[in-house]
Amino acid sequence: MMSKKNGKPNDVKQRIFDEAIRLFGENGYEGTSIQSISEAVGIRKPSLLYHFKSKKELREAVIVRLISVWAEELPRLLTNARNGHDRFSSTITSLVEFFNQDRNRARLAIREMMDRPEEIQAVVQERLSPWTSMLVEYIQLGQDSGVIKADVEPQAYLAQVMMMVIETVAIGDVVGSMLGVVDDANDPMIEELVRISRVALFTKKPKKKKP
Amino acid sequence: MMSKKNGKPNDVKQRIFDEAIRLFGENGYEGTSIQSISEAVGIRKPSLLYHFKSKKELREAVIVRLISVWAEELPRLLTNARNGHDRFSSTITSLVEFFNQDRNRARLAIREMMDRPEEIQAVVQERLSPWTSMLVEYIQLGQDSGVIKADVEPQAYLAQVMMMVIETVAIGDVVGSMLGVVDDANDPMIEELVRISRVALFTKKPKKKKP
DNA sequence: CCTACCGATCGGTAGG
DNA sequence: CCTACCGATCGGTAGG
Repeated sequence: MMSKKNGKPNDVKQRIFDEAIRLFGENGYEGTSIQSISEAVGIRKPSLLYHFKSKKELREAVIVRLISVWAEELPRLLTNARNGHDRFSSTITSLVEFFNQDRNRARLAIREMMDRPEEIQAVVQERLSPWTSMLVEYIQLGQDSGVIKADVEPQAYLAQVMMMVIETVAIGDVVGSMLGVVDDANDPMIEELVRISRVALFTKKPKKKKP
Repeated sequence: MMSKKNGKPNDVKQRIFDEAIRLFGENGYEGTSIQSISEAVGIRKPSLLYHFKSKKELREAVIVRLISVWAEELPRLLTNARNGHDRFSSTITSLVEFFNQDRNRARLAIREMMDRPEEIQAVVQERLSPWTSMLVEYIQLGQDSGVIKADVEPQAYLAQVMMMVIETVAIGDVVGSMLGVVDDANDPMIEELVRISRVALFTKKPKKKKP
């Protein structure tokens, strides 16, 4: 059953994943040939097709892998969030920084949501729904206790913030410089994202650390 | 100099534009063959290549056309905005509805911002900069007079709102239903977008019409 | 994991 | 605006 003989396990398969996420994110699925992925890995095309029977199968495996990485990282980020104002901005910042580690994750997510909405919806709901429903409940509890605005629509709020985060990483610099943001590692975009998200959620302003 | 003999002018060229925007938006540039655009128009491939020397030239013309349509529509929408709270939400709603007329406009814009950032930046700055700088000044004036929050970063704020609008039209239903928004013509997403944008901008809440 | 090879489709041209 | 045609590249298979 050990599909590999011995020694290095599925090292090649992992490298195919990495390069596929990168290239699909940069150039899109249709804009990326399995030939180019193979070259990036350093193998021939038929060798790639031994690991993934078809380009379509690679695409689906890449989506699952992409969402799985989030599913592993999200809990760590979110446990910091259950503490009201102060940790809120740091959590959103961490979320942005997580995507910023590899911009192509965000780009690929956007592309797949446009091109294969049902597939990515299914994977997200399967692997991320515990965390999203936890966040919804967190907001509802905050509304009951009065720290979160009563007119927040929890699901729609989270969806809008999520889109802002992904979008800021994927095309924030482009939209930003269209509107004259100084960019330079688009910090102003992230700061404004945090400010908008916070003021739209909480009833009071957080205490400022240093003016 | 009249490039067409007589009778019907560039009716075919316009139809090529329309189908190209639609198909590029739906399937992306790499995912759309000029063959498929020709078929949608009802002509043969070489006939399309008479109007646009290459697929790349068609792409560039489509971008210019896309931004030009916004440049024509934006003034009408924005003249309603110079009136404070009440017209603010109706303006954002109109903006969303404008994109909603043809969802592929938003999708194409996102794709091109990912794939050809410099090109779309140049076209936007050339044709839209009067309106964007007007909006920036409008926010700054509001900050001086105290109706707009002092800690708003005008350019970054506009960039975030613009991204939310485009994103809500392009993939709002997908992200929304991931998080359990009831969707059904994703009205809740638009309402939350308006609420977030408003509360993040103004110092006071608008008067409510009907509770 | 490779070489060799396949039919289909791609963007584009010749020439009318 | 069309027919006819081109080389290049695509995803994928045979067979080892």
